[in-house]
Amino acid sequence: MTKAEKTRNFIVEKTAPIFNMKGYAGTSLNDITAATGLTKGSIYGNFANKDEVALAAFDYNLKNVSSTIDVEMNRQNSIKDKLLVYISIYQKFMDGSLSEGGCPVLNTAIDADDTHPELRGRVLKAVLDWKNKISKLVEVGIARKEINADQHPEQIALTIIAMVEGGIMISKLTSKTEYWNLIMGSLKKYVESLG
Amino acid sequence: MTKAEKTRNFIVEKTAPIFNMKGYAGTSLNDITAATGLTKGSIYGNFANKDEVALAAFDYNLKNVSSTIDVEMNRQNSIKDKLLVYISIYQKFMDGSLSEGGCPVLNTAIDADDTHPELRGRVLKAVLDWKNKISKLVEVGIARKEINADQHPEQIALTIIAMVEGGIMISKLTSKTEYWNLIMGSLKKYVESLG
DNA sequence: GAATTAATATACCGATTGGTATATATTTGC
DNA sequence: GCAAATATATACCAATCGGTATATTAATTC
Repeated sequence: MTKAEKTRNFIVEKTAPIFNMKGYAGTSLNDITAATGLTKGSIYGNFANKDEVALAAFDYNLKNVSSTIDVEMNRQNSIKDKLLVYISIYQKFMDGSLSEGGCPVLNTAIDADDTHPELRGRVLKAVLDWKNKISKLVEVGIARKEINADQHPEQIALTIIAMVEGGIMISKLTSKTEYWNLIMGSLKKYVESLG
Repeated sequence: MTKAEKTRNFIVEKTAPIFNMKGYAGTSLNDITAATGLTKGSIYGNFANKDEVALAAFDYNLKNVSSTIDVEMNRQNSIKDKLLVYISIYQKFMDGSLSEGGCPVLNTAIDADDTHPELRGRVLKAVLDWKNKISKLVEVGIARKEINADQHPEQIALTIIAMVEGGIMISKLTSKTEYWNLIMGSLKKYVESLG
């Protein structure tokens, strides 16, 4: 890994939480230089513009979250348990093992939706990938007879994502872990009702 | 209504969709003057600063949505039907009868969460009010024996809000009405399972 | 309709925005 | 260890940011 690649990674690591918290418009180049200790010249030596930093920061935040989920999912055997790993992510958003500012998918979706087509494209792909991943998991569950055959995989996927993201919004805003637990209680019941 | 009050309302009406789409940091005073056709002097003659416009815009957007919901709820007789009126709001976000840019509660929660304490305070109150409203509705449902007595009103309220807001995020991002319908299908099943 | 008050426009402010050309360090390959 | 190439810092740019003092216009009140 060359020096520039290291610096590039360093910039992304340091700015990713800022973009996640403040959003694209809310994050200034001054924020970026302050967080990294580097100068503008150095930032623009490694990135063409602010957009490139924001896109790289989103990719970094997304990978962080999804790889954490993957690890947890691989620990589970039953499909239902795999579908319930999201319950444990809230704690990880709090203890700092995941990027500050909550779920980057939710944050970026709301932030870029009507303002930043390129960023919107990335988060759109992230949501569709997420949906497809859960759908296939459900299909495996049906094949294994863990889930009833009359269930609609895509519907289940979308419902889980909605509950998780909605739950993150509510519990982050209110700072109430209890609210997260209640919503995840409903999710658990829902998943258990699948077969 | 004095001239200034009219102008104030006019500014709020014209800027509310912009704040809802672009967020606080993403909306500039230039956006405000462009949308209203007024000058900076006129804006600042009616508002102390940008914050005041943003707060008034949120209040306006919130009232718009919640009064629309209220109207629809009053048309329903059973508690379960009242809990299901949210299903019809997506269409209203699309046809322009509600402020552009999606749900102001969700948008402002994500936008102001880590950046704007005052705005965050308003949307926090909005979510708690919403939760309490649904909770009380569920309590009435239990009293009327429309909903089972072993149900947890607060949990039901939070679950409904999470599904609605998560559903809005997904369907707005993907521009897929079908996704909304699938998620709301799950919500319907959930509400019907309550008793 | 004139005088007073209220509302809007003009012209400006310093600070900050994203971005760049160029100079200076620092790596890297030989 | 010396050159060439790469990477970072400095100093600057025009444009825009949120905000204000003052002038002008429009609405009230008598």
